[in-house]
Amino acid sequence: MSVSASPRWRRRKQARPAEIIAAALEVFAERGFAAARLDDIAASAGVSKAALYLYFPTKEDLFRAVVAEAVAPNLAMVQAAVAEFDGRLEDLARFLVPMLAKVAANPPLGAVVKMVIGESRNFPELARVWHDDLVATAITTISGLIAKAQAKGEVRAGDPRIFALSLISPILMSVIWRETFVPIGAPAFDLGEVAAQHVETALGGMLAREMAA
Amino acid sequence: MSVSASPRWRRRKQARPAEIIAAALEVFAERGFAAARLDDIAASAGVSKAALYLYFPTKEDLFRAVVAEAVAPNLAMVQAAVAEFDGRLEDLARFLVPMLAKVAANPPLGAVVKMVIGESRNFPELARVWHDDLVATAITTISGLIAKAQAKGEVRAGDPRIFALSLISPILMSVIWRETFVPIGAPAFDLGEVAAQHVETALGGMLAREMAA
DNA sequence: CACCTTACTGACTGCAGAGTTAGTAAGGCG
DNA sequence: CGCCTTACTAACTCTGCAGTCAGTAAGGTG
Repeated sequence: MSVSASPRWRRRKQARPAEIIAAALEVFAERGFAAARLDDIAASAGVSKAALYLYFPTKEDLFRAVVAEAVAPNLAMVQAAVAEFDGRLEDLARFLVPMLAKVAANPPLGAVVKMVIGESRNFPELARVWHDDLVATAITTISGLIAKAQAKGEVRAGDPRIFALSLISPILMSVIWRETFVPIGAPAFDLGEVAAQHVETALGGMLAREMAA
Repeated sequence: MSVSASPRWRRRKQARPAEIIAAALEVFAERGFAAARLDDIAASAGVSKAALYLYFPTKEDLFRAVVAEAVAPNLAMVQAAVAEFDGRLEDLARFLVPMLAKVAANPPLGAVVKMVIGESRNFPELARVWHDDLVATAITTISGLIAKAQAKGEVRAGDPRIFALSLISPILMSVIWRETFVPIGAPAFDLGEVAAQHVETALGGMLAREMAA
């Protein structure tokens, strides 16, 4: 009998962290932080539990890494997209809301949203990162643009922050719906359709009359 | 030294379950199911841990009881409110959305919403109860009314289910926001203001032009 | 006032699962 | 081809907490 063609394991220092984070995301998303087992994460990543500790000092640090990994790419995206848009609000909205829908459509992000909500009391720092770097930035920027549009008479009177909430909530709710109710057999909302129809609904209610007509 | 005036404990079979559920709600809401300790719940309820087992066979059953307790009263409320409204959609909406906001405003419900989202994979049956008895009922009923209003020409063309989502999402998001970001110092959304402003925004985009004018 | 039922407690058991450690082999380097 | 570094594993320890059980006293009943 010759020695097996595939050794029991290989040294792959570069690839490990990403693989572990991906496996951890799955398990954390399914079970939540406390109920997730490191043995399961390790098995799913194809390494031993002890190997996790070569890359992440504790379970909490692994969890933090998972969330950070999910924030980073979207942070850049949101900021770039909204940063300095100078056209009419309705053009921005018709571009931005479907874009948000597209970003939100990839499942990892939805799973992380669910985790951040569920673990916000156990990991306030994560809720803070999520809030400060993503959500508050988005809300503030959008409501700033709305305020500017109000000054130009494009948009009706009203709290810009609430208008911003009206604009993006259905997208987020669709994602939460998918994470919560679709697994038990409820029909999903199509994010693209929600975005397309809802922008028009929201704009119809936000834009000043003469422009809406 | 006389015997202490207050005995170490009293027999209060009737009052216990409700007290335990209230204490459990607090602890579960703060920690999530897995991280919640029965010792903490017991202490908060003013009984020993063993006493919990006189009323609830397992930790899971206690959790189920907490969620069920929160669903029951609202179930009746939602159904009664929407069941057979026959006026114009905008009248219903101006009545319904603020009512939902008022219901959602009492903190226990928000905490339970967060728990149902966070534990939906660990307790699919709870997600199912929540979905079937409350959320799906509400969405179906509302979108039914919207479809009827479309037939009468009150409301523009579009998927009634998505219109329903557009109508109620900001209320739910405000609640989730309160549970997630307010504890870390973010400013809250005032549910009443959100409801008042958002109904008009949503109606403005939903109602057919001649009626909106 | 004596007795009995039972609501309740304190001190325990068992185990799952986070974190550790001593050892094994992959694979680069001379 | 032999040696050394180190990525990786198997098998352990130990703690925290769900669930148990023998005993205690509240308080109703005759």
